[in-house]
Amino acid sequence: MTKQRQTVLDVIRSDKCHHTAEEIFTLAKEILPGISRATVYNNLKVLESERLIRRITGDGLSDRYDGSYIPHGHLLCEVCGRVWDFSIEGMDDLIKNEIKKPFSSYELKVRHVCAQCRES
Amino acid sequence: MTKQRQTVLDVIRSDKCHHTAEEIFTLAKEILPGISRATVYNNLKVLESERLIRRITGDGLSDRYDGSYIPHGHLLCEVCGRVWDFSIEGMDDLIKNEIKKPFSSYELKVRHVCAQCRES
DNA sequence: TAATAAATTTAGAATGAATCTAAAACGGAG
DNA sequence: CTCCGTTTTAGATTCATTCTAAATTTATTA
Repeated sequence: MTKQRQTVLDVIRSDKCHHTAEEIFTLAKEILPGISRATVYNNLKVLESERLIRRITGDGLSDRYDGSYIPHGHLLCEVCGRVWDFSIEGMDDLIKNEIKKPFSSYELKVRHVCAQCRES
Repeated sequence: MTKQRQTVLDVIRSDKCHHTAEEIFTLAKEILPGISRATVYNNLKVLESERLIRRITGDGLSDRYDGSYIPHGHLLCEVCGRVWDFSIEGMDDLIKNEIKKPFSSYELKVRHVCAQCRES
C-alpha cells in the first residue's frame, strides 16, 4: 500500500457521493500534488480487484467509484451523472433463481433526473 | 424512415444476439455499402428515443443494442462482451417500493464469463 | 545494511468509442 | 416541380481510459 494508493482510497472513502476518476485525481492532487492521472487509474483497478472499492459504470458518462461493499442499487441522474444508493434486499436470490449459473457481480441501475437538474 | 434508418433497425431485429454499433455498421454496409458510421450512430440515437431499440451499456466494452422492449435482465460476458437476456419478473415493483420516485428506465446487468470464454 | 529483484509511479503518447462539423443529398408538403 | 427542414456523409474531434518505457520506490534476501 503506497501513499498514492492510500490517498486514492481515502478520497473515495471520504465522501458519500461517488466520484469520477477525474474528480478523484483532482482531490488526490490536493494531498499529493505530484500524483499522476495514470496512478489514479492504476490504483482504481488494483483497489477494485482487491474488492476495496467498486466501479459504477457511467452509462455514457464517466464511471464512478464506490467505497461500499454492501450490495445495493444505484440511482443515476441522466443529466449530471451523479449517483445515489438504494437498498435491494432479495436481489441476490432473484438473480440466482433466474440464471442458475455462477456470476461474479451484478448491478441494478435506475435512471432518472435528479431534483436539482429538473429545476434548471 | 429513411432506408438507412430502416436498415439499422432491420439489422438489430434480425438477430437474437445484441450487436455493437461497429457490428451494426458492418452488417448495414452489406445492405447499403455507402452507409456511414455517423449515420449508424445518429439512427441508433433516434431509434432509441422512439423506443424502438434499447441501448445496453457495455461496462467498459462497447455498448450494444437490443431490439426488444419487454423489460428483462442482461447477462454480460466480462471477456467477450456478448450479452444474453433473462427474465426479471417483479423487478418493477421492487424498484418502485424502494425509490418511491419517478424513474425513466432501469437495467439489471449480471456479469459472468461465458462457457466459450471459460474454455479458452 | 547492501545488493538485487519486483512493483509502482510518472508524463505523455496512444487508443477507441462516440460525437461533432459543415457541406451535400434527400424527402415530403404544397 | 420547388422549397425547406431533415438526414446523410467523410472526416476531424473529443474525451475517458489505457498503454509505454524510463525512473523511482518498495520488498526481499544475503
